[in-house]
Amino acid sequence: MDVSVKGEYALRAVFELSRNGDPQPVKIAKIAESQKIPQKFLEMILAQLKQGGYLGSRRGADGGYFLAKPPDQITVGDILRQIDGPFQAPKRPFENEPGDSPFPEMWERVERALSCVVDRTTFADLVERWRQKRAKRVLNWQI
Amino acid sequence: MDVSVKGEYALRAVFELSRNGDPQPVKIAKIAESQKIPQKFLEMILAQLKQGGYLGSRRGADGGYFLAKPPDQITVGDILRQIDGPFQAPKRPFENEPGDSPFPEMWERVERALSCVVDRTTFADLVERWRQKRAKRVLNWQI
DNA sequence: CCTAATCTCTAGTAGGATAGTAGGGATTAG
DNA sequence: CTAATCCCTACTATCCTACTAGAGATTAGG
Repeated sequence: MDVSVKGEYALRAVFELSRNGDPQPVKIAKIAESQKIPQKFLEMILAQLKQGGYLGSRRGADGGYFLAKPPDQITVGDILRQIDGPFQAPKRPFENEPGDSPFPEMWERVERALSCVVDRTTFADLVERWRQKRAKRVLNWQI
Repeated sequence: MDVSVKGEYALRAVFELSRNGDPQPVKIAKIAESQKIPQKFLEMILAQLKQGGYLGSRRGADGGYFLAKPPDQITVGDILRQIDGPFQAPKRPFENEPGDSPFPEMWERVERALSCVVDRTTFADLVERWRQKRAKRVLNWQI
């Protein structure tokens, strides 16, 4: 699947915003620090996510970024596509195939399989799983 | 998923060898021409597939490449991994995660979903489907 | 043995993408 | 008014991809 570092940063940023759940804007600097992302790089990523309609922002003192939708309406696939573009599409020097190649059909299957995971996993799901895993850890810790 | 052109060439080359089914070696030049692959590039690819144990070769006059296993024992995943490396593994600057990140688990799901397609699709399957599609076309042609 | 046809091996390379950095301008809370 | 923040444009080093070049090793057939 080979997702870019930029894509992964984007996921982590949105996760961070989904996790705290505040309607309060969160500063870039804070996201950058808590997720270990170079701040200037993160600025570009967040801007891109905003113009995709996933985030909103406020400038000035006490400004920051916030989710533009509830986290159960943003999927991992949304974010990855917004940042890295469509999963397959560009550069196919093979569209001049004889028309009876078995590969296009297979690539469709691959894409469907991928979609079943990334387009069905919302950030609400991720936060949920994260909380459960955390609760478990704490439990083991007490024993 | 984003497979490289090199990977796609490899798939097409192995498909070509699976299709004719000859135990006779096929010349690089012929594969290159019938699949529209730059010959010198294809040479590197085939060598790589050979050293992965998927192809065999014979040099000299009347030499060429041939399958080292029956086509129902070579999968699309085998070839892609041999050419492009593992699907996810390299460069993860994030292994220093807090240990309670929800992403590693999700990437595993993605990989499993991907595997369900590429590791279960053999070149025998591809040839089969190709033949069926072809038969259909001929039928329509006659009507 | 000789020769022509092939595979094999080592280098190199142009162009684009990735992962950033730099510096200032626009906006807003207090 | 000022300090804190987001916003915007440009730049860059490094790596990767998709090749190309050229010569060496091996084999079939005569």
